[in-house]
Amino acid sequence: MVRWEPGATERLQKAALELFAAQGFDRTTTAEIAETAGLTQRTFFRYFADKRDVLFWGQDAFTAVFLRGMDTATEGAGPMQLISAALQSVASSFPDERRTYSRMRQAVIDSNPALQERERHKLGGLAISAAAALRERGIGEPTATLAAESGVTVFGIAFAQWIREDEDRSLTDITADTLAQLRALNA
Amino acid sequence: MVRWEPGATERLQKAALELFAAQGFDRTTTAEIAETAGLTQRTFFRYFADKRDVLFWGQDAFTAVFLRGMDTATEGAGPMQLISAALQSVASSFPDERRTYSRMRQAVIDSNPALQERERHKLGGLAISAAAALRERGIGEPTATLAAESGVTVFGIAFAQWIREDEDRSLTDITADTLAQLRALNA
DNA sequence: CCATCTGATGTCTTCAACTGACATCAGCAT
DNA sequence: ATGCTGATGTCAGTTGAAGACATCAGATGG
Repeated sequence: MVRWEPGATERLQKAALELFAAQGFDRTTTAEIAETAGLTQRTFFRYFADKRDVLFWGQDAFTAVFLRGMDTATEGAGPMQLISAALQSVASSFPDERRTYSRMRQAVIDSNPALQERERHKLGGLAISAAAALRERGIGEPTATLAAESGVTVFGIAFAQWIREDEDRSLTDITADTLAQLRALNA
Repeated sequence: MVRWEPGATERLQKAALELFAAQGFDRTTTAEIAETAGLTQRTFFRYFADKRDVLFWGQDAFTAVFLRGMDTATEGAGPMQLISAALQSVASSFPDERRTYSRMRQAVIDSNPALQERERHKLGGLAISAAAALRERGIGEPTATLAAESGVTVFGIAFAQWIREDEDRSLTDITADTLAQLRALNA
């Protein structure tokens, strides 16, 4: 007999997403989320730094996949080739099964400026990590940051396209296309 | 004899920046800022949507300068030429006299994650406006967003370089350099 | 010269996000 | 048994933010 139900984090995330989707982010209190998950507000704040954070958990894993992707690039690859490898790695971690969930989550984010702000912040942090990884591979500034930020921008655009209702290509394909468009833009 | 001292907005901004610099963002309350400016907390929130906003006021003017800069591009210019024109316009609106103030302000922002988040958000909003302006000029997606985000990234990098203590080139020069590096990156 | 209106501000109140200090208690190790 | 540990609860407090309403110097119009 267990004292507490396991998986508190997941229960809180699930409750939060459902409540946000049903009644909006602003009209949902942290106490309400916790109660729905069978916990108290104090526990909510032990798992998440703030109310928005419950929607952005797992950022570390995301960053790790991105950085690990750089290792798959060929020896002596240039900055954009490294970024390209990283993007393919991330894209393949979003299989089509995840699309429905991603759409629901994004709909919540799109409906609230504070959440959009946090999303930008999250992607910005990824760009900073990616730039550091490029520097470790001998790429100087400002090239490292330019490449990293470009990569993150490409991901953002491709992801937005991927979750469009009328879109059914894989994220991998869309990302490759978007990257090609970026190259064409600067030609 | 006036009932209220004029320039409430400026007084609040000045008080806020000084207090943030002296004792940190978190350890400064909105009531304290208002009191320093000879006003009340309620008035603070009439001028600024939230506590962070007091450091980011004037965003509209900034965006306007950027967008107006696109008009200076030559007829039939491509997306990156339009962005280049916009960047030159913005860069020239930061003369060297503004450097000291910009450094002080940026030091405050750099010392607090919540402020960095707001700064990203501000630049993200600029990118959205710029992409819309490009679309109005007949540029399609995803090219418009790619170009707009790239432009904003270049500005961010150039600005960060401009306020380095050991830097004395003009923002205009640094921006042109950074833009050239971006072009080289995708060649 | 008086009446009224207006807009910037103050006062009061309430709510919700967040935080620190301390209590609880099932299960594990010794 | 005894004690430790770690996830959770309880309680109290600070602060950001917003609504409702009051105030009053000066402009406006008669």
